[in-house]
Amino acid sequence: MNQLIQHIQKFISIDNHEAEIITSYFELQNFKKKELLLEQGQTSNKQYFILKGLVRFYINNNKGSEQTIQFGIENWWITDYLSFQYQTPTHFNIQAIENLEVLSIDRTSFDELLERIPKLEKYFRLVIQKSFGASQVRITYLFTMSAEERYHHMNNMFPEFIQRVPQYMIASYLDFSAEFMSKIRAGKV
Amino acid sequence: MNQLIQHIQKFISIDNHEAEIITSYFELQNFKKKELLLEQGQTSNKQYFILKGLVRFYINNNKGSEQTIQFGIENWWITDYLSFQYQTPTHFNIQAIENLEVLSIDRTSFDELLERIPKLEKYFRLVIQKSFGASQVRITYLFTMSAEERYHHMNNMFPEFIQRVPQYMIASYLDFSAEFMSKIRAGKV
DNA sequence: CTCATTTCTTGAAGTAGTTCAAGTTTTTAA
DNA sequence: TTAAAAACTTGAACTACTTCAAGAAATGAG
Repeated sequence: MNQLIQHIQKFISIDNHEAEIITSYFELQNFKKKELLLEQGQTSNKQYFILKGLVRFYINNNKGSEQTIQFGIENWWITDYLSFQYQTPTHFNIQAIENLEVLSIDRTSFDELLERIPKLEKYFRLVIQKSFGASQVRITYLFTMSAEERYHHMNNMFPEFIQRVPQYMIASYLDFSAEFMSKIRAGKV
Repeated sequence: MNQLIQHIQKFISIDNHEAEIITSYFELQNFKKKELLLEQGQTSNKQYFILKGLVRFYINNNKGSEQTIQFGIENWWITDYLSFQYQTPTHFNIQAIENLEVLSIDRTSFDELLERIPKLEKYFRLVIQKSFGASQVRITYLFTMSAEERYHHMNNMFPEFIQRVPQYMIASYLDFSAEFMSKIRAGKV
């Protein structure tokens, strides 16, 4: 739980009393590898802060395969913000890739917490701002690099991460097929 | 200027006094068609609220052509949030596609304004959250639809918008070539 | 109105990726 | 410790797009 407080402290400063209040709003939850935190069609009622483990945020395309839109790792927030905010059904799935430990907060508690400690608004603004920036950069990579370049780039930037995730999920995150990734790795392209 | 206040009121409520304070922090700026609001290599010192007109947010790829990452229209905020927040050089360009009227605020004033009217934190959180959600949906479209489907989808969703923007910019936003777009339109594909 | 510039179109040739199918390797669970 | 399931690899055939080059149409500035 301390982990969340520490993360918040990176963006804004809070005192012990506030930290306690914040803490009281969250619930510790565990998910087994492959369990779903959110499933297509549901309305997202929770926002998650990842303490330990790894998730993928993906969509089922029309052809029965799955495209990874995003990954989430330790100290990241994850939810479908549109579904969470506007309480509309989501198109996405969120799944644990490793056994997972998260802090969760539901929509009502979240609103309540923000009213009680308004300076958290800044924290969440900054967090989401960063995610949005990352998303724009990601689009840039998709637009300006070849499949091979995207693979090498990711490999250089996040070598440890690549180890933790099945290749076919990385491939779908980088928007090419698992087979093609295999060929890139083998230098057959 | 009223336009910004109205937009804010859609997300949070503010009184007349607050509205006046907010207003006092912004400057009305005009840009001619094709002028740059932000150029690759600069550090983004401003955040813009579009009153009238249209901008594109794009990057020069290595081959000397330009890829549109995003468009901005009336009542949208636009800036490179990462560059603006962390005061690092941007990789992007922002250019007026039509003669443009914006409200601008620089980084220092922005921080000051948020300290003076903290509830704006919520407003900006919600605005960015929406942008981030839109960005995720966009990635979904890029991943799951063919070029032709992306074109028709955009055409159905934003018919008026398509009229206002040169086709080659739409093409680059949808991640295919201008020539291919021409063929889609002609039904030659 | 008119010339210059920008935008759009067309077809032909090329290519970066996909798809399929089958086999191999690795991981998981009882 | 073994069988089943999941993940990875390979090559061959295919295709959705790109690139190039040139011309036509539309728009803009004086």
